[in-house]
Parts: sequence; C-alpha cells; structure tokens
Amino acid sequence: MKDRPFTPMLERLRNAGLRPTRQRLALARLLFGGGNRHVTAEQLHAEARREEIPVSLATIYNTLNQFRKAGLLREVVVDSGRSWFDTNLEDHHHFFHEATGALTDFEAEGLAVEGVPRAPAGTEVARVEVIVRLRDAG
Amino acid sequence: MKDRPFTPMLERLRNAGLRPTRQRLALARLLFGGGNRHVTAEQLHAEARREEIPVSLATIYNTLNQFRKAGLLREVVVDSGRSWFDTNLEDHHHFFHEATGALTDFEAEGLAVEGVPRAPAGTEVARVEVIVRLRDAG
DNA sequence: CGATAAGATTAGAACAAATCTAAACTATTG
DNA sequence: CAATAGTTTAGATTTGTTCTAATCTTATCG
Repeated sequence: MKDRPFTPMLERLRNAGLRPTRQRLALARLLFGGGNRHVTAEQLHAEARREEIPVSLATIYNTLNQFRKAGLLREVVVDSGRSWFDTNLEDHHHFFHEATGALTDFEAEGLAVEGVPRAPAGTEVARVEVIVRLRDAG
Repeated sequence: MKDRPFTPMLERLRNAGLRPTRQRLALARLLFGGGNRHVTAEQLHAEARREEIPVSLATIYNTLNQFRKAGLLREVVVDSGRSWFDTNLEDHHHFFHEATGALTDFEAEGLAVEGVPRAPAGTEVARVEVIVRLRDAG
C-alpha cells in the first residue's frame, strides 16, 4: 500500500479533513510531489506564480498552517522573522548555515541526546529539537 | 578577581568597545544586575520605562544587538516573530513551553549530544542548540 | 578646561512577515 | 442544481524590527 502519483494528494487532503480545492491540490503537488523540502511562505508563493497557479499569499499562509495542523508539514524556526516549513516528517534535525540562511536536514539516526532533564511539573516533552548552527570554516 | 557591584558595568562596556553612555549603563544594570534572564526588546523597553530610564525602543534594539555582537548576550530563536536575548553565556539549552511562550534554561551539564554528523564541506559547527519543546501534560 | 569630531540617541517613517476582514467564490450535500 | 458550509481573495492591519536624519553626548586634544 504505497503512494501513487496523482490521486494520493487528493486522498491525503481528504484524510486530513481538508477539502481538495484547486489551490490546495496544486500546493500539495509542489510540496509533496518530489523529494523532501523546506519552504517559506514567500518562496512557495513565488514558485506557484512561476507555475501559473493562481493563489494568493493569504492562501499560502492558510494552507501551510492547515497542513502543519494536519501533520502534513512541520514548522522549523531557526532565524527570527521567517518561518520554514519542512515536508520531512521523519525523526530528524537541522543544520542551519547562518551566513546563507540555508537549512538542511540530517537524520536523527545515529544522533543521541542524553540527559535531557525532566520536564517541569504540569508539562511534558513535545519534541527535542537539535539545531546545528554552521559558520564558514576558518 | 570577581565582579563588584557598580563599576563593573562600566568596565564591561569599555572592554566590549562600547562607550558607557547613560542608556547603555542603565540597560546593562537591568540585564546583568541580578541573576540570569531572558528578555525581548519590548519587555526590556517596558521595564526601562517603569524604572524611569529615558530610552527609546530604537536604542533598546541597538543596545541588545551591540551586546550580542560583543558577546555579552546570546540570541535565542524559538518562535518566529520575536527574538529573545539571554544573559546566560554558559553552555546551556532551553525549555520552550509552546502554550505560554515561557523560555527556561537548563544546564548542558549532564546533557550529551552524540553522533552529530560532520559539518558540510566549507563549514564548521558554530554551536549545537537543543530546544526541548514542552506542552501541557495530558 | 573648550572646541571638535566621532559616536549615540531619538521620534517617527519605513519595512517585512504574518494575520485579519468581509466580500466573492466553490465544493459538497441532499 | 439549490442551499450551505467552507475557501479564497485583495487589501488593510498588526507586530516586530530596522532605517533615517536631526539632535545630543562622550572622548580627544590643543
């Protein structure tokens, strides 16, 4: 039972409780059609315009947030003033190159975070996020 | 050779290559006068107003950024749209309570991050940041 | 000291990311 | 295919931050 090329987007949206509208389908194809990727709202908007998909920036924001809430995307915050959305839902972490703003995944496999203190009373750990900040090699 | 109550702020600023102006001294006292703390620009501005320190928001931003560049503060990015500044320069990490926006330190002592992959060619690791995202316990 | 230059501060304008609004449109249901 | 619930939109709005250029302060040097 693996994904197939076209209908699956429609299924994915329905399973997430989202109506498969033109815009959502088109954006889902951009986001999930190839390999994993990271996008900002502005980037996705530019890309959609290039592909002649009629979609407003407001809808890009709505859609990204809906996809995030539905668990189709993960939000990554590494630099203040913009949000990244990551299609990779597997357990992984990020390199962030401060000079260029480039964001790259690395697999959690092999990475171990040990000795995380107990969560404060009344709370529990939702996620442990590791960001490896990079600078140009000197 | 330990810090003493008042002059040290002046020294700290001079050592950082910053002129010890009224505003910078006052802000340094707010920031470094007690224990470690996290502030946003708006918070610090409100606090300064409460203490009747005449300082504009622009200066708060200038000062926070200068202090950061001088290595007196560290910036922490956990939610998009606002920046936190942390007076704790020691090796440590953060709890971030998503529901309340509260940011808390925990010591790196005892925490081990193992198996971080090699940095991509041409780059080196500037810092490994661990953010433990919390939600209300269910 | 007192003049000068370099640097800092300021109010308000400008900017950028993201959200809101309410009107127009579209998918679903029966 | 009509009704309705949900979606999209352009543009206004909000929020956090930076910029501008005029004013003021600190450091320097005669």
